[in-house]
Amino acid sequence: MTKTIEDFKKILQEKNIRLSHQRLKVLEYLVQNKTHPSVDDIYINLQKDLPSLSKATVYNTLNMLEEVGLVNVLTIEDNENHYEITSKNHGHFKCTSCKKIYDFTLDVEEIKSTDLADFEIKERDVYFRGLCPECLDSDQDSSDK
Amino acid sequence: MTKTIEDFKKILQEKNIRLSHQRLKVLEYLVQNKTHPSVDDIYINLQKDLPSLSKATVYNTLNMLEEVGLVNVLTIEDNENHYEITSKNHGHFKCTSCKKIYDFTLDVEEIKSTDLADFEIKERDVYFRGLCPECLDSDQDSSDK
DNA sequence: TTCTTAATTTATAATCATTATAATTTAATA
DNA sequence: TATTAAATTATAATGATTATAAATTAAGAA
Repeated sequence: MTKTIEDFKKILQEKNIRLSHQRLKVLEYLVQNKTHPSVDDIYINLQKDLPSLSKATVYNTLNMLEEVGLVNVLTIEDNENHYEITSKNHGHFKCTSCKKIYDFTLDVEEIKSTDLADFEIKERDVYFRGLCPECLDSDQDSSDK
Repeated sequence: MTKTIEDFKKILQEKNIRLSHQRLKVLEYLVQNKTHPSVDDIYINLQKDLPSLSKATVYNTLNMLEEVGLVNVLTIEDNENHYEITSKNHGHFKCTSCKKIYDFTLDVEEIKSTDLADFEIKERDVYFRGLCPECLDSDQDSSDK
């Protein structure tokens, strides 16, 4: 079910998109880090292996991967985009305290509204915000004092 | 059900928030324009009546109104925030062709996931993207030629 | 394997939304 | 009407993202 780097290579080759080292590294980072990283997260981490990496390349790569549908952009924050490998049936929860973004199981295809009968829906994002269990716990701690 | 400017005045006064001319104009604009305007939309339109208006005031006002819960921020676009008077039970659809944002009826409180049992959910946004009926029609037209 | 070339990467500047700062103005109360 | 803390304004600063142009490289051809 989950795609490997080899699967992604095939898909890009079929679309005549060059398999540059940088592109594969960005893809690999997203495959291995299911943390919805920002451009900066990806850039800073990949720089360890690729000191010459440019932030513009990270942007270019992510934009290209989004256009071909392999990557999904999260606009759950108002100042910075976050990225993930495209995958179905989940929503996103952002903890307003620790800023972490969590996936949660949800059949987004099941969300219907008669108002949209004549619309063509191509993307569905469900964004929840609030406090995650960890932050709820530490709130508890501090109120105990 | 729908709040008037007078209702908003009362709410702000109870919170000891000053009823400046600029703040009331921004609120009035949002009440009268259910178009999910951006800061620029609001700024450009209010300038006609308030030539001295500063964009920083529009930002300050919207941030304050969001903090007290009267206004909701939409991060459906990745480059620019959009604003609306807080109201329940609807999702948002953004047409990727004409860029218009539509409301659609949806009971967002009914969206559940067992994964979130231990989370405290404070905000729920449902963002769909695709083509609106008008843009689907004009696609039709152009393919007829 | 080497050569060729268009595509990609890089460094950098530019752009645009948003926030910060400090001086000026004003709402609300005495 | 006077007082004053809060709000507004003009402007600069910040930070994410995109544009530009020169240098590098992937991939196929020789």
